[in-house]
Amino acid sequence: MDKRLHNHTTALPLRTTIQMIASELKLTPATVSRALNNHPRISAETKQLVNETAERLQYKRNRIALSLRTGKSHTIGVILPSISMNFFGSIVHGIELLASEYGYHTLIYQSEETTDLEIKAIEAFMGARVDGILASLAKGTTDFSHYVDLQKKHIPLVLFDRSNDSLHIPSVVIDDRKGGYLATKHLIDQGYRAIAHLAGPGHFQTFRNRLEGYKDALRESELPFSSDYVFTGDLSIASGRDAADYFLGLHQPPDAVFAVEDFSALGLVKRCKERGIQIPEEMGIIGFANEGFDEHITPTLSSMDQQTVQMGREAFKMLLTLIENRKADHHPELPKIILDPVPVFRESSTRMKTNLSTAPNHPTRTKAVTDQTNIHSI
Amino acid sequence: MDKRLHNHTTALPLRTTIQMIASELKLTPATVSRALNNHPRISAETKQLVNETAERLQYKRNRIALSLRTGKSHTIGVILPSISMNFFGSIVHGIELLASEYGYHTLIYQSEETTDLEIKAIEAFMGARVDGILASLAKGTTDFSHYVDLQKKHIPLVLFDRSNDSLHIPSVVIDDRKGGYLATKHLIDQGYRAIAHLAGPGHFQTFRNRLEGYKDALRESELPFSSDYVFTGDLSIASGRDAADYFLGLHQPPDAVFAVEDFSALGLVKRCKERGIQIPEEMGIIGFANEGFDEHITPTLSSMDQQTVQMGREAFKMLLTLIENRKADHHPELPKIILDPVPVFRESSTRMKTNLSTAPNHPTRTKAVTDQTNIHSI
DNA sequence: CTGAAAGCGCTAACAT
DNA sequence: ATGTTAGCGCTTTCAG
Repeated sequence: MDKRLHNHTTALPLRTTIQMIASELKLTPATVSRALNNHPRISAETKQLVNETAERLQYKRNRIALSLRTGKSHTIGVILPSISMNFFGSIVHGIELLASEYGYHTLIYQSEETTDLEIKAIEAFMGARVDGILASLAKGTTDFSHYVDLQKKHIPLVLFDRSNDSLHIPSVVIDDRKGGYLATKHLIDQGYRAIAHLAGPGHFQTFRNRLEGYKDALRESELPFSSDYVFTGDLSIASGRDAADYFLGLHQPPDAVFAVEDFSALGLVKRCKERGIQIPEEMGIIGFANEGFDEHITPTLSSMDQQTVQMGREAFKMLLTLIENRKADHHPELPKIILDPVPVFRESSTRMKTNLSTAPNHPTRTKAVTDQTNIHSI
Repeated sequence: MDKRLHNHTTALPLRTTIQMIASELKLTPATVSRALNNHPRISAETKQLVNETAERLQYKRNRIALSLRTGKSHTIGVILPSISMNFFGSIVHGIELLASEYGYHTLIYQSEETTDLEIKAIEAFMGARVDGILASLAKGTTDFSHYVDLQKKHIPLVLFDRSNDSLHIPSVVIDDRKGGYLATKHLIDQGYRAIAHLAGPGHFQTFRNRLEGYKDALRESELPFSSDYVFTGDLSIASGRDAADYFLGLHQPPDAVFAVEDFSALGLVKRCKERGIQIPEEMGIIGFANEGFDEHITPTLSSMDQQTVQMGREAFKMLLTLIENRKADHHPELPKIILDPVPVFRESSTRMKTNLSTAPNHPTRTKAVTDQTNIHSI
């Protein structure tokens, strides 16, 4: 009562509470609360009055008190390998778009591809009493017990992009097998016949599925599959370089490579250029992810767009459903959404001029096709 | 008392509270709290006991209750234009590194370069009762009243990278003038004599300073300054293309351009290549920011590294100081940290072979030099 | 239609 | 060294 009665008319250092606006209007906090929440049994004039003074006093509902009272933090936690991978940054964007629309806050932690930081993130989220968690597995993670523990505690959890079917955790992924198939099929259509695959770590469903898609396409076109044509990398530029050296050192080097993601593909491109191999003439290359640099390098890199923004949206939607149905824990079926990848063919894989865009100077990223993607629930 | 007495030994759906571990040990919540916080006047054995059962019951301190009680949310808000700009992603990383070390959570909002979303972010932060805010100005922002309001309310606020001196808000920036000077000086050293500048929006101190640095270097070498050689863009690839067309259309086209940041520079590079201009032979180009794509395009793009991770760290440190000294509001002086940018010379500006790296195949990003940067407080 | 009272989980005086 | 009490700001029975 003694400290700050002098209103300098500019300074307003006390954050205004429901109490304040109640006493200002000679009402009860309860009434003010109800008015603010548009409770049916509150007179229109009271609501009017309350809202006006709330506005005037710049009242902002204290989410902390709200959370303590209701037991819902209206905050979700997001774990992703690295925010500086354009791909994940874009998914985050999709998540946040919907989240803020639904009044949710988003806590983001980067695992930097390590299990250790995943665990730290989860602990932070538990302390923050997040209502649910979205996660994309770190590539260093092989022991998933920290995620299984979340399931046991009935914390809503949805995996996106990098998932693992054996975990039986709800997930939003793209159809990697189809993506692998489409990418490989494209190379075949472009006249390549000795097509290799630069694969990713085998403990990811994601990368195994892309490999399967690759095989599907070969089989369909009756091209032989050879394990010599599969090099397993670790999703880095360096391993792309290594793969290039390996493939070019073979007795019968391939004339095209489908790389499991764009950084590997970039390594391939760089090493091929260094060794004087012409792309796409002597070597066709296609990646996966549609990273930001794809359209800026020379030659521009073909890739498979993973519908990142939509993936983020779908992941949040699924999580929200889990959060809302938490009490009714009758697991009806394992929710799983599979998005279709969208091919983005650029120079690195296009040696048939007829297929080139008519305006090669301005290769635009495929973004508008979002609505065409199929969503099938399993 | 009726709902969940059946422990399925696996499921543990009730989040354990201080109360629970108190009754388990026949102690008071207060004592448990003290023990957990390592209060001096608590017996060692009690602490031991409490910590053990806390561990066993997987107790996690409820930050929400803590925040309500103490009035400190231990959360900061971060506003940045776009998380998918590698540059900002990297700063966020620096912020989070220190923040999590100090037990702070980080709420991130993207302004997408609009004032509107900046305001939304601030409102969200006020609701979340963040202890302080870090922000980098959106390029669309010319009215800064929402930030000034924060100052009036004594909400700790630190601007990073994109600041504005006239606002008198604490900030962490790099020495843009020096950066502009070094970039231009480098072009001069490489033998370029007709050096143009692709500038950024004039309402940013940041970009005006880079322009000043450009002028400094010209003056030092007694090269004439001409406003014809300054093209003002909007930090986009498109404006880089426009600039290229403008410069090449001049009576006496420049033989080099210092671009205010890398996306503009990329546009320049692309358009020059399309028009058959040889880089770096006929046209030297250097950008600013050291974006991720710089070392992947052809030719690789010279740039000025902005010490992003360190900038993030410094910004958080400064904010923390403000938060801790909030009550003692004797503004001693306006805190301001100016980091030195680090030149990263690559192919796009290097036409004197002697200056080329000895291992051009593996151009590494300059990262280890962090410790050499000067920090001077004003 | 509004008021009174309790309580979410925690900490910090103020006891003892 | 530990217990008692009160309260952070809000919502929500239960009463009028």
